[in-house]
Amino acid sequence: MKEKVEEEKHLPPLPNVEKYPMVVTRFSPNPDCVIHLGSARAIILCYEYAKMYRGKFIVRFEDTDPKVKRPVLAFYDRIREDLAWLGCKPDEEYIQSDRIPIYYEYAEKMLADGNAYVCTCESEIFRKRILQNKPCNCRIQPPEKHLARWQRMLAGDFKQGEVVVRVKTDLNHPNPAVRDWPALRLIDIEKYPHPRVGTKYRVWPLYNLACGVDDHLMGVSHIIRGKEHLTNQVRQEYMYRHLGWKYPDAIHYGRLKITGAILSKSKIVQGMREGLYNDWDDPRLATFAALRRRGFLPAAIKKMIIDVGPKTSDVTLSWENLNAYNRKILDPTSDRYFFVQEPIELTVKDIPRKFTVSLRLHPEHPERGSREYSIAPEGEEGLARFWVARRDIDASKIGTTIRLMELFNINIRKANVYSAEASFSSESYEDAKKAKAQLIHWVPVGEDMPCNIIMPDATVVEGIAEKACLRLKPGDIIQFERFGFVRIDRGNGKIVAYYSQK
RNA sequence: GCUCCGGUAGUAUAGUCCGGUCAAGUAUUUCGGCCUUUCGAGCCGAAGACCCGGGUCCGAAUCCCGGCCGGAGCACCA
Repeated sequence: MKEKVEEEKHLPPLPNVEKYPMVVTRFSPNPDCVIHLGSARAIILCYEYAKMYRGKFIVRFEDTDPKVKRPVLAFYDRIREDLAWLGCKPDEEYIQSDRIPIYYEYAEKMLADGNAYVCTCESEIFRKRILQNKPCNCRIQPPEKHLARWQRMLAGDFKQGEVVVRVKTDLNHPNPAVRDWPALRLIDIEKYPHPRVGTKYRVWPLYNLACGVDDHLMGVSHIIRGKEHLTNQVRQEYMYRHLGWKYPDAIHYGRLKITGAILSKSKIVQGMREGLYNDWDDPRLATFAALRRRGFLPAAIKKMIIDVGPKTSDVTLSWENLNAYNRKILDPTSDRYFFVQEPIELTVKDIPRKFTVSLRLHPEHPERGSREYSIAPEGEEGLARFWVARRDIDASKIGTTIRLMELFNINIRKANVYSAEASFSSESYEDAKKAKAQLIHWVPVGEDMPCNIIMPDATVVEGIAEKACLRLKPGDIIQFERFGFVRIDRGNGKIVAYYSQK
């Protein structure tokens, strides 16, 4: 017997693992929005590498901007939920707004050592000087003066925008963006209170200080983040030198996009504000919440991200790609049911006797069970009525034979937009095969229940599902035969489902 | 403009460091066929790629140079 072992793709090894006592990675979201597929690379790579080396995976909320990228309380939990759903449970969690004194401590040390300074220059003036590779007037002052300014900064003697603490770098660095970068700034805390700590701090660290200090203090061995942070590494390396630290190994992967989906937090937030989307899990969004609601499984996302790997080039995935990963998992595990979209009533006459059929819930797995329907013809004409999809019975099909799956074959007699008539032709599947009859699905009138399906573009497909769907619960993922995979969103007499994929 | 990355089929990826075994592998996609009481799955087959131009070399997807294209950064954002 031949065995086909599918090869699992593995992540390439992490560099310099032996240099560290333990592999430690971190995912550091700003809780200013829900997270989406664009973050999947960071999360999954960090988590998987930590697991691969029996290390530690940290989540760190980077909420140090109460003004421009204001954190929102609700998103801390939403992000935790998404991580849990993805199966990437962190070993440790930190919130930067709880750690402000720590950042102050290192800022002060750099100030005292003459490695940082409190700059009161207007940004325009500073810019001009720095572009000429010249120090500003503040930079050349002695540490004592800066320490004094620092105290005044903390005490509130300055206003927002008047001062900034800068870390000294090389004024001749070829990239002007690296020269003497800002480390802490002042926030008008009355106007922009922090959602977690309120007005407790008026001096807030910027990304490179907070992130740089934390990565060292938390023992992060491998920084895995987007390549937009490439220059931040260069900046932070100066600070690490000032503090006598060794910079971790860093991997900067490229941007991940998926065709058609908006993966920009600001656009998502804007769309939400404008009422463009119904919620954070609107099917048009590629947020994890939306993917979850649509029936995409974490395992599929995980596998896709691992296959993509940590390359530095950008990738634009297509939905077909995600669908393929998802379908591989869904197909063997999803029960099958009938759903008739745009139903019309089909009356079949000349049915010779009562038929009882048993329909398997999964064609390849009879052990999953089945559901039964009885078709008992009524009256002299032997009538029975069914719901069938309009597109299966259109005017062009008059005269042809089609088969009601697992039931019997019929001839189409009449058809209009509201209803159709047909007559019993024969029972056997062989006949249908011989006639090359189209196989269509059906729901007996009276054995039906309403069912709406929310499509990926947020439009709604109305239809009728078979009564057996009564047993379905929210969260179940099934396949409506000849329609596609859907995730049940609401049950209870009337089904609302989200379309997942073909 | 400046600084820095990257460019293998429609999409994604392997190979690139250490040139030959790559007339380029895999998944998906598309198209045939088989099978199947789903337009799903499965099986078989086919289609489809090394950005361009030079150079080095017996030999280049792989090394070098130039160009083109794409991306990122150049915030008192993260």
